[in-house]
Amino acid sequence: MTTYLTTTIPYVNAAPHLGFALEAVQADVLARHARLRGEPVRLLSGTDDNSLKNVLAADAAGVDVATFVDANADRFAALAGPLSLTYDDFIRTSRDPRHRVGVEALWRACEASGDLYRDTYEGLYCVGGEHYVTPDELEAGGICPEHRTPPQPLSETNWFFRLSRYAPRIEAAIESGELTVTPDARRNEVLAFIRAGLRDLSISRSQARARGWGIPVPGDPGQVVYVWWDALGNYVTSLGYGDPSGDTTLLDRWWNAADRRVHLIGKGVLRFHAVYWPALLLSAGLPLPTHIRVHDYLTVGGRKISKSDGTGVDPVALVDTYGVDALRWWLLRDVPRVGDADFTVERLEARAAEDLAGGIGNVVNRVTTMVHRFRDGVPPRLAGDPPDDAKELVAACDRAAATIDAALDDGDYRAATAAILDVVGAANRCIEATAPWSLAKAAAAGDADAALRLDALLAVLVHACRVVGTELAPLLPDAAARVAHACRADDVSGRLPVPVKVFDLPSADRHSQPLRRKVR
RNA sequence: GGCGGUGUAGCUCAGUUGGCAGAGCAAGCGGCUCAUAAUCGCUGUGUCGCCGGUUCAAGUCCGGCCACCGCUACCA
Repeated sequence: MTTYLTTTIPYVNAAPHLGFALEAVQADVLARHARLRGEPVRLLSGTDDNSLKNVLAADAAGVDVATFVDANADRFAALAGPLSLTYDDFIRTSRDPRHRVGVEALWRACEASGDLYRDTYEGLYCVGGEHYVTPDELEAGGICPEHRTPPQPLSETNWFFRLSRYAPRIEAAIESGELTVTPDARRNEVLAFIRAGLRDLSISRSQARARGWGIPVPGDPGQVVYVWWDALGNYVTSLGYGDPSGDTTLLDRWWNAADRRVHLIGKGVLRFHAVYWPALLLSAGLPLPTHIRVHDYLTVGGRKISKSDGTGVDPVALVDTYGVDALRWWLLRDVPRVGDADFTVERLEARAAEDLAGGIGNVVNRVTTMVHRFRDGVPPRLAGDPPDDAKELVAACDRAAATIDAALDDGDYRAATAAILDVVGAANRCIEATAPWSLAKAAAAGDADAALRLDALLAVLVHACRVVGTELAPLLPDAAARVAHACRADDVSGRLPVPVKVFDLPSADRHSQPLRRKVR
């Protein structure tokens, strides 16, 4: 099962905020999970450099556009470090030499299909959203409801794309599941949009309106390619679509012949990905994406994230304070499949304290400590069947991988985290039920049966910790590595490392109250 | 206005094909001592938004309504 996986490419008018971190982490989890299972996967991210919003932000900052865009794009790319993201590729639409030639090739392909024509459009244009709006879409005061800015009247001769021509094929693809849009609510939303009738799309802007920033239209240098048309192309230009050398190796493997072409997107850009992009691909003669997975938005303390009014949260700062594991865990554990999720540091702290320190970390520590105290650090091997009172734990271990496979296949990150906690809970209950310390005393007093039983239990418990270390890896790669290390016997001595805390909560030391409890 | 989603314990949420209402956290009590003042057990709470219908049985199906959210359209 070959999978091509992409994040959206955010525009870079400001530093990255927590909302993009959500998408990036989800994508990374899927990519790491595929790699863990031995399946070929390629994860792409990047930046949308050519947005007019970038130009305006650069103006506001009094900085040259290219310099401004470079600086912010670097910050998005650099998110990979603190968030432990494993991009296989990262494309920037202004700088990357692959992109411009690819977009030009896409343009010519659509032109060759007879789908491009010139026309004059008059209307209101929202700079914030890079799209035309109709007067009735506006809120009181005449501002765009999503982007909080007044649109500008505009009359311009542009290039148009025959979007209407592809409506039936796109609708059919979504209905049949050839193109799966999830969750269902989003699928319905797209279908309703298509059935309402699609108008042809303006896909160029005058150089003046674009402020000279962007990719010129092939054969018409007075026009710049519409930024969405440009941006969507990144999913194939990064694979070398339109490469002058004619090398289609990457494109064939990861797009044309891939089993799954998966886009992760936020709810605000659904129509671009589920309608415009498929239409572009059909016109250019390329296969459609197979999956579009839509996540909702994060709010912070009950307020919509906005870079401009200061409610954005810096994911790098959160990692600095709480560590990458705590942040990834919150994003995966506390964000529901459907509906916006509200972020607060209190919830992040609570989850880290309960699930990570008190759950995963504690159980690994207690098991490895027992191995050291009762068996000199050498984990026993399991001879024969596990004890009856360890059956629940063994079962939890056995089903963990399949549960996580199904959960991630369904985009249900919470269910994946729950599978990990199932193993942890079963291990804790097994320990309570069997009281290995009592067995150790009996064994020390000469009870041979107790010694054998202790061996068997410790073997199962260490196995459970190893399962946690393995299955946690896609979710929390850093923590999983520490868990795996704690459970790995030294080649020479056969002993586990001396137990150390798997999770050290830095914030615990900074508060007068013990951190370990809970959302108030 | 149309389409869709959400509305379940104080909080965050699960509830696939209808079968005696669930988890975690919070609160109370108890146990254990291997562990990061961790962990395990027990305990209570809910008009499952409202009204009506189908059914032996509905959170789960049907009809209507209310609230919030999303997409979309503004007609006679």
